[in-house]
Amino acid sequence: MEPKGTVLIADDEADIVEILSYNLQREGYDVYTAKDGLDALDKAKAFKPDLIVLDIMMPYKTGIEVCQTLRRTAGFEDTVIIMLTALSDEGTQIQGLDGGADDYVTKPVSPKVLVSRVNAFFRRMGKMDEPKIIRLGNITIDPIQFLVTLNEEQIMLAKKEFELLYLLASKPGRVFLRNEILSMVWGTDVIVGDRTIDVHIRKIRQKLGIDCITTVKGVGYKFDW
Amino acid sequence: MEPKGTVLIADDEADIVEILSYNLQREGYDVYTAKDGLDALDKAKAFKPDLIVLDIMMPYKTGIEVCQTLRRTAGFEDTVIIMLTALSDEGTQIQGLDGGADDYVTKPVSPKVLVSRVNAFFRRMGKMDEPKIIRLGNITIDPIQFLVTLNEEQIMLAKKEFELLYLLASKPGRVFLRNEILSMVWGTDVIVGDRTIDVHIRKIRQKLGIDCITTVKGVGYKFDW
DNA sequence: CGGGTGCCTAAGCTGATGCTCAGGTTATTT
DNA sequence: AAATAACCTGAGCATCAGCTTAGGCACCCG
Repeated sequence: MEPKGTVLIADDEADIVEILSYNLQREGYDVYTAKDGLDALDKAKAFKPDLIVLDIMMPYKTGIEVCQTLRRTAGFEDTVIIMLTALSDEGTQIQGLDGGADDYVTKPVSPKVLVSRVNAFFRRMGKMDEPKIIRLGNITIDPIQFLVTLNEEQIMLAKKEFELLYLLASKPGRVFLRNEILSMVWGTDVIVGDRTIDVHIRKIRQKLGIDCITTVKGVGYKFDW
Repeated sequence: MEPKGTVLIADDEADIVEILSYNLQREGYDVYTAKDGLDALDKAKAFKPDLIVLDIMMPYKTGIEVCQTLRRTAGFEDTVIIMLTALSDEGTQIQGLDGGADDYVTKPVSPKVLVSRVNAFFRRMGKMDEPKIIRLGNITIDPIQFLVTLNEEQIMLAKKEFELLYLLASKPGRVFLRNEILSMVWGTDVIVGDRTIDVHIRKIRQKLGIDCITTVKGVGYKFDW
């Protein structure tokens, strides 16, 4: 199944994270987890999730603080944020929504409820992320015409190269793990070595002539602008 | 249900886009959305919709500007444009119609009204849509006379060749996948090999004498100008 | 009945493409 | 600074996708 979207779960209670993570993964989402407020911020910036589940009570930074910080960060204007509140405390809920959260769920959390809320948001976002022309600075990536344009000049990319570039550029700044890249570009069934990715990255780099793909050693690659 | 046509909705208010999009999709239209003026231009060029719903007040470019730009763009002479005006401001309406809009609807928009207007235009276009003369540079493709003209010179194409060329030229620049071509030219029931497409492409190329069809390896073909 | 035309397939050819490997380079760790 | 891990590079090679040619079948028309 194609991944439906990327979700980040941030909570300091490991068993809650685990159970939610498990259920969301079963629904077909790409799930990342964070165990405190600072971790959540890091992971959010690294993976650019479409949706974030934030517990309010977390070490170092509360969910509300994380939420407010993110809303002031470029690239997170459209990220959906769902708050988890330990008590059905009205005041806290309001505070959460004021801070820019899109929804809140009270603990104890039923996995079913959380999953259905998440599904609802993705449904609402709908087909928004279908074949979309990506425009970043002087680069244009057009999956309909299968064309990459750099400074008005057309650049021919091979199929795999194009798919790889499109994936990275679809979430600029987000780090894609090597096995994420493998499963999204090559599919889960095909088995190719890790070096294969390097080689394709290199071809893209030399064809584009500019260095817009950054290597994150030990992790993966990201499109940087 | 066969898609009745392609519609693009451009408005910066997400909930309006959503509600209109939902209603039009239920009617059987292929719906794409854009969230500002520039986005609308991109999407219009990418998807070549039959009809565009344009809000006037949008970031970057107003609906009126988008409309005027499109009217000056090759391939959008016949695209129906419906304007959304926030106020029933007479002046704005006139300005919109002068800019080349075909109709206007005042906000707040009733989905029912909008849908019926859209339906009306598609009904009016009716069969207009199919036999339409395509003119691209010095090539003319006339599905009524079944005739291709290149630099005033008539070129005889066989039936399949003509249909194939007509399909590609109907959305110049867009890549058609091999199975798209198969299903649209040959139909879903007939099973013919992949090589058949190559051979027909080749005949078209040599009959036309110019290279207007580009091969996208591993993907398909596109008409390029 | 032949000859012409359109459509499809088979099969060899070719260049592009995708993959792997081995050695070199860079970054990180200790 | 040495050791280690991770990545880059260049070369080589097998495969693939598309191009091309040739030929067969079906249909139409004289």
